[in-house]
Amino acid sequence: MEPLLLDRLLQIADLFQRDMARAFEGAGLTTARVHLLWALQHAGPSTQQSLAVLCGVTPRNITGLVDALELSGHVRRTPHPSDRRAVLVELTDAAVETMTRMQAQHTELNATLLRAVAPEDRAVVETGVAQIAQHLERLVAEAAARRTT
Amino acid sequence: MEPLLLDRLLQIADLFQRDMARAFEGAGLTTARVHLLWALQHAGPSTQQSLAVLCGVTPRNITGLVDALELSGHVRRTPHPSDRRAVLVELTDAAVETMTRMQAQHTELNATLLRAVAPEDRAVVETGVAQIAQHLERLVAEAAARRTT
DNA sequence: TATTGTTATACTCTATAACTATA
DNA sequence: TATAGTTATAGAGTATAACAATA
Repeated sequence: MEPLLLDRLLQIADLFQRDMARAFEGAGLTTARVHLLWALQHAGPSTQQSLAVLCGVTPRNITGLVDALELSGHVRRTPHPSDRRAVLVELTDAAVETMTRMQAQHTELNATLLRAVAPEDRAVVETGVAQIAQHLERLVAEAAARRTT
Repeated sequence: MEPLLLDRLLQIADLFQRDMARAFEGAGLTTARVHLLWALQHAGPSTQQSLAVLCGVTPRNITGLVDALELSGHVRRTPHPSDRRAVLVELTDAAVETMTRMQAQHTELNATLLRAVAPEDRAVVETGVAQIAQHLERLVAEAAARRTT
């Protein structure tokens, strides 16, 4: 019996995640921490509140992640220029370099995976997966709205 | 800038996972526990050693998951008929029913998601994603072999 | 009064290492 | 000697609730 499309999608994410965890162990990085660094790279210096929204976790959780990333030299806490309650978290120079390299590897892996598909089918697969993602996003949002009601 | 295919794949898995966690909270179930129930449903009564392999975690971890699932009434520990060191873990009747329902919902979600893609493109997307999964599986296996060397 | 971040506490998943009972 | 499962211990991610400083 062929695995379902959905199972294949989950399998890909699981493989990616485990491999990434292997690659980063030793550098003191974990999935959650890399996720935060990723958000920082795209959003620029941010308050912990906004990082909590971007990462989809509680502010308390961000405190712990930033603590760890500060210790390992990946981020820096600086005073917020206009709000003395808040801090701005930003990447260190070393982390900027790490993230740039990581982004390149990510793009390269994307290309490598796409090469597993026949050239004439690639656009269809890319579009199809994007449509599935958007559809699922809508379904989850609707389910959340129903729960609130 | 369009998100990469790889990012879409990861987004789908993340959405699915978060939604599943929401659905199961309250029933005392979590992702890891459902994963174990899933493995049990497909493999039938199993030793904790084999569950450890199926779930990709350490045997010690299985002890904890089975403890929790026994408390919540989802699984039962029974003596192994021929090896007095081992136990057989099996689903309770209630859990069999739960898993059957879950499997149906899973299949239904798969169909729903596929409906987001134009009918003439569905086969291409299914095949393409399967090819990508298999390719990634190969890449990860090679990376693991290289690490062992 | 509301918001930002932190301290306090707790639960889950995960791992390694040492130990017991059996093979 | 090797295997199945457990106890002991530890670290990481996650959450809620209460609290301080600031807006």
